[in-house]
Amino acid sequence: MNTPLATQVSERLREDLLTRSLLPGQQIVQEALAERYGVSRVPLREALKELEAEGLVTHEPHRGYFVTELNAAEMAEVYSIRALLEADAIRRACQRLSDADLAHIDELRRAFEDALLHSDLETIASANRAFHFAIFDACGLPRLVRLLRTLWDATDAYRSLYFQDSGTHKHICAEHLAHMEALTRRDAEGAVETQRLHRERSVLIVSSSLRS
Amino acid sequence: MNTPLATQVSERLREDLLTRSLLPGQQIVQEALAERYGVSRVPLREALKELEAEGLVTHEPHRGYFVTELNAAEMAEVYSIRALLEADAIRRACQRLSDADLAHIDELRRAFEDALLHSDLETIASANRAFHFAIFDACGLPRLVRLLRTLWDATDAYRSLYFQDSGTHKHICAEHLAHMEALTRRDAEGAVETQRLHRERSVLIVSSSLRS
DNA sequence: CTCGTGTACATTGGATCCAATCTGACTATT
DNA sequence: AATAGTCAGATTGGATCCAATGTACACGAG
Repeated sequence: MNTPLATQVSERLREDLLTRSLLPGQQIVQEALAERYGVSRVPLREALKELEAEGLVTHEPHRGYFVTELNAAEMAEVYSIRALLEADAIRRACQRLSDADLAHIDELRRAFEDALLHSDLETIASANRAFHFAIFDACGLPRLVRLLRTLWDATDAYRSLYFQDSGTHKHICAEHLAHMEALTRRDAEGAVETQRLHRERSVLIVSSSLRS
Repeated sequence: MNTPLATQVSERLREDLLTRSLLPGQQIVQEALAERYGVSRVPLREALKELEAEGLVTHEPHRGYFVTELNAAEMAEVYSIRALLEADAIRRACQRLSDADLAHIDELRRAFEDALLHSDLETIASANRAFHFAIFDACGLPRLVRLLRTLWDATDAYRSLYFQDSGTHKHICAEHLAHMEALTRRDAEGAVETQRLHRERSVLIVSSSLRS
């Protein structure tokens, strides 16, 4: 493999956080996890430092790394920063979307609907990301997109059940469709609003999982 | 010392980036830098991974770390994200500022003016940060403040000359004072506007340094 | 002279080993 | 019985060592 182990490990870690193989609050015992991943502790520690900088894990000197645990206030904070940045990204994207972009995005939207019916949670979550980030990407500001990605990551561990309840599937698809239509009309404020509604529904579900 | 070397090294790195001991574009040769800092390569590498996640350095597999070099577009991007987040932070801060907070902030404002007259560039830059971040801190959203800090860091290497030209000192002080007054009136929109003016002046000066 | 090939060197990536620190249980003293 | 102190085990932090990769320069073919 050409990519460094530290990089692979950080991806694997993100995955394990998303799928709740590593639970919020849990300590990460380096030796044990390194063995599970089949690497030494050095690349694992580099990966952990990276995730720490993104707020996914927390480090306490001489005590170790812990999976970051969000309380309701912190969860609300992440979502309110998302609100700001996503609104801006969408406004800019609307100015720049080509017809080809729109076709591509709609493709991803349909792929997501398909995944919702046939696939496992991880695939669904990643199809959902692909759809939303194809839109964000069109804003042309790579740093902004990167920030959004880390903000999404931060709540991923709590979002797994969002796609579990099949009762919400219909809502999600309808919201995606409305969003798509606003984008097609290049209606920036409309798209900001559809995204807001979509996000608010998800925050409701996700933050209900905090109490459990 | 109780704090891990990796932490100390990452602070030292930030400092060296700010003071242009390490120049944008330059390769970071790990062995050489580790020796300069009097540590081994392991904690240095962890520190570099942290700064990489914040966008301060760039990593190319098997080639090494390089100090991130911003072009005009990337610089503009950082500042436009700052514009969004700072406006939000200030609006929230205005709602929550106590009289004690204001007194403290004004103290820092005067400390900055003092530094401007008597101190070296690094001290001035840090006094300036202390003033602005005392305001941001009052918004009560720690993650938002942390994001702002990394955004400020990202352009620090280019901002050193901002405080060098003593012709701008008068402007800076006047802008700080206007900002302070808006905050004292709890005039959120006024404070957002004074901060905007202040930022726009700095972006002018900083981006002129890109061509040099 | 230009372009490709090969080889030596410099540098990064990763594993192992040792030192420093924390945790928790056990003992002793009040 | 409660608290302080001590010691052993577990875990993290850091240094050294070796392997893998990339780079630059010399050499030879076209």
